[in-house]
Amino acid sequence: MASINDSDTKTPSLYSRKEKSLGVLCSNFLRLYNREGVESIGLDNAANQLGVERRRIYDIVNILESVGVLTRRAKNQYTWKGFSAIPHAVEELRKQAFNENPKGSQFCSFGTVVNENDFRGPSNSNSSYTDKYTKSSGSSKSENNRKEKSLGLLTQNFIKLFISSNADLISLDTAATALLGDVHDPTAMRTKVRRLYDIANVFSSMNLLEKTRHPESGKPSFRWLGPKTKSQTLDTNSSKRRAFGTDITNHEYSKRKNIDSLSDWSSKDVTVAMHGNIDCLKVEHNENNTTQQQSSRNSKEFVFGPFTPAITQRVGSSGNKKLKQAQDWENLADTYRPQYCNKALSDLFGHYVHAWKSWYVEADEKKRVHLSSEEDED
DNA sequence: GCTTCCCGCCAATAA
DNA sequence: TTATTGGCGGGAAGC
Repeated sequence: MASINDSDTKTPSLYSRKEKSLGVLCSNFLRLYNREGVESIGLDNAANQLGVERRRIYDIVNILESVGVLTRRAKNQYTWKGFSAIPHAVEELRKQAFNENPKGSQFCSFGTVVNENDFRGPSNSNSSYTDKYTKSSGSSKSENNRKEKSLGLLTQNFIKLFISSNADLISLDTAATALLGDVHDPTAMRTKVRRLYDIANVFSSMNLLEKTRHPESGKPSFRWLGPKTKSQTLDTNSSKRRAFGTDITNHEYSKRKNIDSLSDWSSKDVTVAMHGNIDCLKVEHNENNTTQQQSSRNSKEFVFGPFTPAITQRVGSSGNKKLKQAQDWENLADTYRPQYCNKALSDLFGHYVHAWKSWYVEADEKKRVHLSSEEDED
């Protein structure tokens, strides 16, 4: 805490807890790695690029690893799998949850039912998180104990609570109680809730969880937005989905999170998502920002919003170059995006990044329409 | 006053 | 032995 105090002494007004949250860090982490061409992730590199201590990176990667987004390859090295791995990981968790609790009661105490020996990760035995939580031969008691309490395992058990119970909303207290099982220690309870907050923040930034209030008790609770069953996908087509610029139930919470989170799935996963079963918030975002442009979208003359991108002024042979250049600028902006201390500035910047991406996609579409019409004329 | 959760200590584990 | 990993809880920001 010395660093905080030091910085507080120097610039007391600049420190903002919100800007350092795990959720924001996760968003930045995903922005950094959730893109075309990324296969390997170095923890040192991640920490340096994101300007945080390694310890925080461990939190992020452990949670992401537990849902298959990445896997540990070696010391300091992780392999990026992407969001397309989430449905499979969740399906495996659902199977495990079913095996452990076939009756599907309200809450199964996964924390106690599932220990290091009976927990089985996704059937893909190559996955490191499977190994991580199943290798027990030669393990000491303390090692087992440590694994049982790992953030990754806790994350998986937390997910199981959502996908195996009938409850739509679960408070962290309820989850902690369920995961602790027979343990009724207030200290353990507080620690468990702290960790669940960590997980919930990361998942919220990934739009896998939504924070809201229980309609009856008014207690802060969480709703699972990710895939629940085999046939279900990352459900952002439902009414629960979040749209850029729209209010949501937990608006206070969302104001500080999800500003930029998954809404810039501008990577290979978006490509997968567009044709596969993972939602593409980019598409959703476009829908919301271009409703008023729909009528002109189908015509030859495309009408843009108040900030027409320069690249759309001429579309043709030189257009390709400019589009590519614009894309490079976008990548640069992503990589070297300024970290505003001022929340309003940060939000505003996030807004323009979204707007820019939206218009870029539309420009690309216009180009394609234009080219196809030219081909038709030929 | 309560909720939320950042931060870094330090023990366990891996190399 | 050294480096990496990550559980843990104090305590402060935020509400």
